[in-house]
Amino acid sequence: MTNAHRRKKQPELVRQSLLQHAAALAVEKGLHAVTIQAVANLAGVTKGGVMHHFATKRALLEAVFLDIRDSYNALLHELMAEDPEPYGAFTRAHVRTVMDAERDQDDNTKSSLAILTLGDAGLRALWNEWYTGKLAEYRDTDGSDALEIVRFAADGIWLASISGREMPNRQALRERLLRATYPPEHPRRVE
Amino acid sequence: MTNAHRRKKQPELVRQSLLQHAAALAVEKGLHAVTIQAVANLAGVTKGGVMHHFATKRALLEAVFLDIRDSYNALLHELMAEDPEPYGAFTRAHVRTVMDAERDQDDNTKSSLAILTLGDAGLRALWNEWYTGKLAEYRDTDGSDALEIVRFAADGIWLASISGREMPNRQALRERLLRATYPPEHPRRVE
DNA sequence: GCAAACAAACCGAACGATCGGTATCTTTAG
DNA sequence: CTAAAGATACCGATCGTTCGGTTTGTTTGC
Repeated sequence: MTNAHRRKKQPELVRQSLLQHAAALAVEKGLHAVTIQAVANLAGVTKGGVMHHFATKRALLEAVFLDIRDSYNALLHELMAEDPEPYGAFTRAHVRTVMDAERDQDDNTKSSLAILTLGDAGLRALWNEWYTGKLAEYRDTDGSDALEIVRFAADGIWLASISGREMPNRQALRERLLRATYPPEHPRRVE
Repeated sequence: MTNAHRRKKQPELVRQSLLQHAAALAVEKGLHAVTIQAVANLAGVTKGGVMHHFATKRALLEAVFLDIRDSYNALLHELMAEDPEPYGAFTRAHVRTVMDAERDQDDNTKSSLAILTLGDAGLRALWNEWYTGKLAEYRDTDGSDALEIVRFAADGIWLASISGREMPNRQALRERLLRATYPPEHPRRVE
């Protein structure tokens, strides 16, 4: 069936391919569809090949999760670095990462993160741990209740998007949320 | 193993027990743990007994979903009926159903609804259909972007609660959200 | 510089467990 | 007596995991 014997060995490429296809499967067909066999088929590898890279299925899922989490983290820092206003910068970056789909072609990242965390209790705990840490880090600039509500609203929109709900006023909501992240006494114009 | 033969037959009670335990299982151990055998064990019945009430597993899940959806709907209407202010009444009721845990002892209802809809694409579609209908029904009083954001924020809080995130300022967030559901020119005091 | 020795990457078959579903039988209620 | 309620046994499919073997790549000894 597969003939990876003939091709040049590129273990790192195979590994990335496994992660990517596992994430895509989770988004498109649900977490239950993420079977080792299915991932192996998509990556052009056999089941044994998958088990070589990831000793267990949980290890595969965790790797997918960590990969996505790190890329999300990087994007967050990038957006915060471009932001001249300290107040609410973390919340603004959060809103943007959630609501800007054109940033990368694969908006799978955000979706699969939700699918994974909501479907697996262990990953859920990992995510909460990370997010709590992030929040503590930016408590000084993003610790207010108002900003927390903005982040929660972004999460809600995120959830609705994943669920397939239509949102014709998405752009308006985005601008409204971003505007709410600036200090009331110094309102900004949101691009 | 089970001896339901000996006990008085109460099929309706068994049915309710099956629905309840299925929902509880989904919340506590995830959707993958909701197996017919597991539900049967919790309800003190065998697999055959479950299959008598629900011809298929999907039928069981759908029944759980519909049951929860209807009770949620009833609670929503009850709250709206008590509300003298028409503007934002739907959004207020939504916020209250999401954030008041003491209303019923089983806050499983809301959680399992999320677990089910997020884990099953079919139920997801059912939920969106219902919610879109609800929203259209109250478009006149709850159609603004501001109110939609409030509802999304409530959903985000809901999601965070399910994920096990701690929220010491939950009460403050609740009051803030409720206050935001009243027309700006007629602010109210929120109990 | 070249082949032996070793390690990494991957295959492919098989296993044990579990799950949804079916068929059949027994018990209870009316 | 009859039909609903439930038990019991079993089937086929699938899934995660294991494992021995094969291919490819790298290092080492001479």
